[in-house]
Amino acid sequence: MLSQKCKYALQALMVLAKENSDNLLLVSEIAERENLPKKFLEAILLELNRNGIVRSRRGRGGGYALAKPADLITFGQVVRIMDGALAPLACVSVNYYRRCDECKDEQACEIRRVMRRVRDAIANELDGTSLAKAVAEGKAVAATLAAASSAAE
Amino acid sequence: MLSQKCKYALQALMVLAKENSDNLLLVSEIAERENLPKKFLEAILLELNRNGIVRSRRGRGGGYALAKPADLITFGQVVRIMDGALAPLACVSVNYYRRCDECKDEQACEIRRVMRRVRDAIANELDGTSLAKAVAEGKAVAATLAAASSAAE
DNA sequence: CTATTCCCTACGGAATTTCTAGGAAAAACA
DNA sequence: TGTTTTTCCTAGAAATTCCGTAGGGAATAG
Repeated sequence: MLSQKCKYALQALMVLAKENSDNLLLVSEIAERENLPKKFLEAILLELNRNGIVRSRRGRGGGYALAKPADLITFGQVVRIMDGALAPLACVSVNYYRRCDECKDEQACEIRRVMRRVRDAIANELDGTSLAKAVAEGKAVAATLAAASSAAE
Repeated sequence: MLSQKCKYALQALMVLAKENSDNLLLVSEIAERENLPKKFLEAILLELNRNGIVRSRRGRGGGYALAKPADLITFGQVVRIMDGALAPLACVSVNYYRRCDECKDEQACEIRRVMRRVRDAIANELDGTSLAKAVAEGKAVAATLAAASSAAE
């Protein structure tokens, strides 16, 4: 399960991804649009800033925008920054590998083999989906829904 | 990430799956073999018992065994019992669905669509893998490793 | 009737998660 | 210059969850 923090991060990023990239949005604006706790969101955006996902400017006229094009930011990157490993067990994580304390022979562990496949499946989806792709999908679905409802009239 | 509890459960079940199914194993035996905290494992097996995954007998000659054939127990079942939802977000869970508090329009949520695919990928792996399958895979790998090392001599 | 083994409840400590408070630093503007 | 706006930063409060352990009850075998 993703943390709230991670979910909020993704929500905020989707808002920014839909915006013109040189238009800065205020934390309070994003928080209001998405119904998120403002102070918490502030901390989240700060962390995303430190990790090069968003950029910011202070003072009047300041705010946040994506630090790079929306098709270069994947869900996988964001989840890893916020929550750490994608893998269901640390011992099958690629980026956050850690040995199991009680495991005697890692290579012989059947659970590990299964979870490795799960990790790959997760990583495949999350690393294969950029913010831009998610936005595009959303638009496509909205369009077909609109077409279906107008056809029904 | 799976909890320790869930991992321990899977470890214990793999031990039982490799055993003759009418041979009961003691909690302490399983704990020792797998290096698990005994009291905690006791609680875990109890829970698996209540959920029909293992069966038990008390007193001298007692212990635990699988409650059904190892090919009818999937990783998905076990994880759901121990940790709840497989899904990365409750709002895309099939068995533990829960609405997001702050979400305005679930159908329009792009994050949800992405996470739905992730959930399906996870469920596909975990529900598609039984204890029996994991045991078989383990044997197959061990065999090819043994063949490779003997060929190298 | 004694030893063994699982069953059950309760709880304690640690870690994590989810926020919030309060103010410093930068930037814009008057 | 100084006032306002906005992000940056640290600290920590409150709640929850996680990881076990203690201690004894109930069934079973011999």
